[in-house]
Amino acid sequence: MANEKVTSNDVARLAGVSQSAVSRYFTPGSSVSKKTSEKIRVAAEQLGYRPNILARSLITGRSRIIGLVVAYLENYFYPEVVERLSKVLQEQGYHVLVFISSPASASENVDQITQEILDYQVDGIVLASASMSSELAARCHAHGVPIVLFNRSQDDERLSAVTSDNRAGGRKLAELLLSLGHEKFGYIAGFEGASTQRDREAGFLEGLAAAGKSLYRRSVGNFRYEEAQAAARRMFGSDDRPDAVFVCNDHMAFAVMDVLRFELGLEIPQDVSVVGFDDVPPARWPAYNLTTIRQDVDAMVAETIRTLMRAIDNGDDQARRVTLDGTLVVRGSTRKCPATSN
Amino acid sequence: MANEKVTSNDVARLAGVSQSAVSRYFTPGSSVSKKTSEKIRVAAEQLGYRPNILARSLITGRSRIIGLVVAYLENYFYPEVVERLSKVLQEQGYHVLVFISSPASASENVDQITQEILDYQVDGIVLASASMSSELAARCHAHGVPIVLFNRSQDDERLSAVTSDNRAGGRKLAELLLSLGHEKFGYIAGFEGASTQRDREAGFLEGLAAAGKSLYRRSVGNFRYEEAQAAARRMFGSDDRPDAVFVCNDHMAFAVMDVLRFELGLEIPQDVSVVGFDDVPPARWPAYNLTTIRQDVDAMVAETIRTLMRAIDNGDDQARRVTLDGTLVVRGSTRKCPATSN
DNA sequence: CTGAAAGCGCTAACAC
DNA sequence: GTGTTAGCGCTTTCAG
Repeated sequence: MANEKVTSNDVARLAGVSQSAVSRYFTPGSSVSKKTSEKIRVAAEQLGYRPNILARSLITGRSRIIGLVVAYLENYFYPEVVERLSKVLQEQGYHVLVFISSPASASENVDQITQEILDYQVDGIVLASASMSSELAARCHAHGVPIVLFNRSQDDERLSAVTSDNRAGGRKLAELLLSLGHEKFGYIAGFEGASTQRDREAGFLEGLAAAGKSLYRRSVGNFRYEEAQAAARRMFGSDDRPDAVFVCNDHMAFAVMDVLRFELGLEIPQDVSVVGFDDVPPARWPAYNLTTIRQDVDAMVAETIRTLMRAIDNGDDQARRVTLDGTLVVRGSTRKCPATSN
Repeated sequence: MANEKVTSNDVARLAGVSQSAVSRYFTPGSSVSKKTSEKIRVAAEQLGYRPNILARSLITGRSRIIGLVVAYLENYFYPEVVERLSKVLQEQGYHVLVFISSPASASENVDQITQEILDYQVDGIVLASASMSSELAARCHAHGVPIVLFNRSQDDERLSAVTSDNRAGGRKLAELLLSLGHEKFGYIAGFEGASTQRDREAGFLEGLAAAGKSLYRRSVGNFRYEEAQAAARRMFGSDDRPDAVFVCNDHMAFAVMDVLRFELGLEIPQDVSVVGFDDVPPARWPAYNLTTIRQDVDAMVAETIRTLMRAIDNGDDQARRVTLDGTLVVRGSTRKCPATSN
């Protein structure tokens, strides 16, 4: 087997034309006569020829590869992102090269990984996990490789970022819980270094403060299922517990609900209202039926790609910071109406 | 900005050595003197030089890219696969280029996608969804690109495949349900074209047959949450219902459990025992606590990579079909003991 | 519209 | 060890 590589030269020879004619035939904008086209088409088909993208990239300087850095595929928000992002890019002739960054070794790891990505001459980078050092961001910039932060932002204003309005989301959740007549509020935090964690909490506190309330209990779950379970045990283990809890994302909220119901024998929402953030698929499964803020993955992906393409096609150098609205989705994990009539 | 490309030539010039010396310095096996190395190291660092993998690929014929075709990221078995596969390959200096194939347009789509993959000069392909046409398989073979089918097999014996022993798994589940004293067995099928569906069902029926039993009800869920819900409604809507059901994968089993409990008011396992297949993370969450067959993702990934590397490094041409054992994991969705004493 | 020629950034013989 | 010389498969001037 292995007829191995068929090159444009082979096709040219068979078609009786020059190699550059073949190249033109496979280059969208180029002009080739009908006659030549036909000869090339036939020869190419016969040989099963397809242009070598890598060789093309070498000369055009465009690889049509987008690097994606992601860490927590166990949080079901991200599989959706990978799927949508790949799919939409695919339709535009791009493809996604995946890089998994261990959540453990934070930014050092990301820097190394980003370096590897750069080695592949990617046309752009989407950072869906962790943050990167400023030096590396600068280097990407120097290489002319646009970066967009997905679902996280960073202080560095020169980096493009697409996020939901996490702060507004946190506030909406506070307002909902307040309107339901809750009094003692718990908050289970994600990884403290994450902007999503910071903003969601800030919004929540802000919302409470506006009603003259504040947090009753706080615990950290670091975005992990097991740690969130532990946090829930600490927070709800004694009788003196919150009557409502905002868990920083749905993934952890499931863990919290499981502990409340199956370990502590509490009823949701009768004993405790639980709210999350993201609206991943299990949130609408009856077993959880979780009130949450929906992040519009499709819109976020669309904005990410728009940002990327603007930079790639027009060399648009400016950072673009897009914040999308999140929708409050009220389900059964929160009380139906205020305890005291409204 | 944009100092753009720094080439090995630039480094060579700055270091006062030849360009090939620089190339050697960055090629693991090559020999460069300490002195030269040092000069190159300094110059490269100063310029921020890194070898262009694409240019290297052009000449070595190795891209260090593995194409991964996947469709159902909503089935949480696959995110685990993407993560593990990417991670382990990454450690070996390879990276994963993702291709999403719409589950809708089956094999035609896969063929087109595989063609695109080939254009990237990948060193290997992992097909974690759908099957491919024999012609295309032949073409990959011709190009010397190894393919491995992940979690599915195909009649074509020339294709490598890594699967769990789905048949044995189905049988184990039948035996468990029989040992628990169940009498009326339901089966909710996945997509009928899938080998996993076929083998799991065959094993289950085989296990029932060995005890002189057969299926009481059967319905199709096509591996989708919503369709599985509908299947459950059909199967359990009337009083004349099974007392145990095997759902072809965990993802659908969650849908079935949700319908049984929250729509039909049935108790699991008192009224019905439910078993699934895969052991995805939510299966062990207390809300589901699902008895299932664990597919060992790590082992499957390891075998996949072994198969790939054997073909890439040694040009090993032979198909390798690996079948791994699945472990029965008994949890709370099945009765604790037989109704009639054992 | 077409072919000849140059060269993208790199590796791999080949002599020295 | 090290530099020189050819290309890898392709796009892109440049003449014609």
